[in-house]
Amino acid sequence: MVMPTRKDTLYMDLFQIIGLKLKKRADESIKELGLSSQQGKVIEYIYKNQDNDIIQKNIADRFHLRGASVTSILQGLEQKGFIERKIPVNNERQKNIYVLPKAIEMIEDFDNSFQQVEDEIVQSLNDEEKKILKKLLIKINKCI
Amino acid sequence: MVMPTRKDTLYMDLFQIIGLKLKKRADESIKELGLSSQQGKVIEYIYKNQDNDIIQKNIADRFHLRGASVTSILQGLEQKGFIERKIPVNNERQKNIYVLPKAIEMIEDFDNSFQQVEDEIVQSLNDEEKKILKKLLIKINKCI
DNA sequence: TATTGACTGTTAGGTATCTAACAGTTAAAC
DNA sequence: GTTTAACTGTTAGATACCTAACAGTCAATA
Repeated sequence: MVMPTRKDTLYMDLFQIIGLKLKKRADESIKELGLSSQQGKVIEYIYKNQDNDIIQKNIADRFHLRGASVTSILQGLEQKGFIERKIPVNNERQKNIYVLPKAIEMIEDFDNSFQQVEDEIVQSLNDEEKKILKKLLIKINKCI
Repeated sequence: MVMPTRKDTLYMDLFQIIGLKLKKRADESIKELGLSSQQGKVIEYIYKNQDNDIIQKNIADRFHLRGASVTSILQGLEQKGFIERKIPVNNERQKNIYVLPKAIEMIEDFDNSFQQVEDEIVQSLNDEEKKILKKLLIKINKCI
């Protein structure tokens, strides 16, 4: 008896579907603030690093995005008055990013909303399973 | 001593980043065929179910997408001559989807490309870890 | 110092996803 | 039988991602 060649993409499918569901949940959870989850995450990141003179490149690295994608996201946030971008005197290639007061007011809400989604992800797992999942995800993220 | 409130989204971040990396890898692996990974996955699904009179709703359910997203993907594939859509005689609300020969020729290539990405995901895990990961991902996907 | 290559960011054009509003069809309820 | 509700799909407009081509700046080096 010949074993059939395996032709499935179970892990890929699960990661894709879980990622999509999480994005929908996170979007839903901060919709009332008039922002998407990605916009919220970026604002949060900028705020937490506001003393480090962060530039767009840092955001690209943190979120594993291309420079063009970061430009697009930040242009949207700037038009809506949530952030501002300034070219620093020491390097005219770069742009430093700053969160404006209008956005800072909402950050506490972001945190709580995101935390809820975070908790829902692993709500069905026990402590041991959570620990193992974390270990495996970190390992996979390092190796791909 | 007061424990600080936990404020992180490790699982959410890992799922998002791993998902993004996988999408990039899958896109890269079938780029030479002039298609995106999503287009490939949809063509593959339609082909494997070509005897089941599948409609757009089935694709939305399988990939956890909204109807509008499916419309957009299929319009693109139809314009490029990879699929055709026909309104069945028994239900004028629906559209049955069929893969055209031009696309069928490439399906073997899709499968191999996707299988490579699939294998890379868990290449750093041993058999026991793969088994556990599969179990945990399935459980999470069910519960969210 | 002049050139070259690396770095940072932008634009243009494409795919993929969403929500909201809508159109037509079918089925259920009355 | 009519009306109403559910179903299937489309459009419009938005965000989010990509690649490729480009523009300007900086740094190394020759």
